[in-house]
Amino acid sequence: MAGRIRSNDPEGVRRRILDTAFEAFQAGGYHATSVQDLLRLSGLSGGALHHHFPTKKALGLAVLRERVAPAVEMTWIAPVREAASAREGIVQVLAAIRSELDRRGAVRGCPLGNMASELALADPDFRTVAAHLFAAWRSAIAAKLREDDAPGDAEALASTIVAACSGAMAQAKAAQDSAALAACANTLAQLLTSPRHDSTMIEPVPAQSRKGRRVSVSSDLAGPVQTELALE
Amino acid sequence: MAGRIRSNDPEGVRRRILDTAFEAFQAGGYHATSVQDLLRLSGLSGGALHHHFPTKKALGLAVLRERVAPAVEMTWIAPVREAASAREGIVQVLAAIRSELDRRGAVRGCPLGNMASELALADPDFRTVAAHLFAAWRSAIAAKLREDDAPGDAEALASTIVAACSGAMAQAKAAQDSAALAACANTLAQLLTSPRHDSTMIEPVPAQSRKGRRVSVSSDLAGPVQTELALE
DNA sequence: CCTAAAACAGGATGATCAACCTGTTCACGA
DNA sequence: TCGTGAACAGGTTGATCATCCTGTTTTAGG
Repeated sequence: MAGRIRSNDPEGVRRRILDTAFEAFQAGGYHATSVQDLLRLSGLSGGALHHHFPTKKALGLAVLRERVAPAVEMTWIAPVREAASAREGIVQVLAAIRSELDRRGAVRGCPLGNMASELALADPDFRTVAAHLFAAWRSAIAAKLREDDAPGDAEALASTIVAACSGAMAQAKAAQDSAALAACANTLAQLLTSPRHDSTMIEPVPAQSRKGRRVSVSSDLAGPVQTELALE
Repeated sequence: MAGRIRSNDPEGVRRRILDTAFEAFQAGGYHATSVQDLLRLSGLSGGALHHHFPTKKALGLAVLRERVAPAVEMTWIAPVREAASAREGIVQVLAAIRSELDRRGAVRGCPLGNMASELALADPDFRTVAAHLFAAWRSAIAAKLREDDAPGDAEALASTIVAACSGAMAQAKAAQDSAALAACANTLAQLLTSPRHDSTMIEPVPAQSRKGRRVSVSSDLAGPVQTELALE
């Protein structure tokens, strides 16, 4: 009567669920993804999912805590902490994200921004976790700004930098074009160029021509926009 | 067998549907709001809704075009256009939004950002409309920046400003605190204070207290507002 | 006044949803 | 080796979903 091979690998199964859910939530959103979608995509059974995560909400919170949070840590916090300056770190991270997006061919937005936007008002638990993740992101940049002896309020500046980056990703997602990220990187680099410490002005835009300009992005809208996830 | 009073007011019914849907989509999101929720909230019948909007997607697109677009026009484009400068306009709009949020007691985020984030990847039609709305918002600020003879690339700067404002609203939504908006306003004001053209420094960090700045956006809202944006 | 079309009302429908439940298989300690 | 509980498999459940259908009222045109 054995219908399916049982690996009996709790950690592996749990990891597969979280990976599949993180991917699907980014691609189509939390509410647009059904648990049956996750079963289909992961190849697991309903019992397995229900064993590890009794409710969809528990799964969503786990995705936030165990996938989105590490993504923020790995993409933003660690690189900024280890960069020479806040300016350097931010520019490098944005460049990395941009190349990653161009390589992928589709822009899916900021993982934290996507889930926070959809779920913050829906449930206080989601909202609290999202608020903490935003705060951690902000704090990492603020700490680096203080380390740089940047003028002004580090917290307020960090808050605006986080806002600009997540907002740029939202714009890039809507336009399916990474130009907004390039603009954000250039503007922030200019903003963070302290005149008294560093006299090197960054160029406004690398390949600029006033009228009909187009930020140089290797692959524009040509690539396949849709992922393999069929979520109409 | 007349069960319900029929007003037979097509425009009014259509308006009520759109208003209810706009409100519900902001409060809970598109997918989290069922059509039965809308019927309950509006007090209308399923037949009425189906007559005006055959599908939920059609309703969602209409909300974007006929409610979100005018909101962007009224909240951002017109005030910025009529302000003394881009800097003045942006600071005033952010102050107006902040006082509106504080008065309301809850932060629901950027109407465009919310719907765009949830629906951009779900459907190309939604994505296209959202992209156009972002572009219109961006263009209005860029035009004002050029009018001010601001240094640098006006389009890139406008893109970052839009990103910062929508991102600040997303953060404020997650934190249920308008501090991110205040930080955004101060940082942008400083960014837009050109040292070579204008030596007035913005006050360092009055995050919660503001001086006697006018919040006269409401008078702008009352004026003649073009409700149709160029959509495709 | 008559007719046709628009503008609704009020369910009906099949699909899909999240949650759960019973049964089976495994790991592991005694 | 036996027992116990974790780790699944696979199907079921009642609710809810978006959509559509039939019937009735109203408006508009001739």
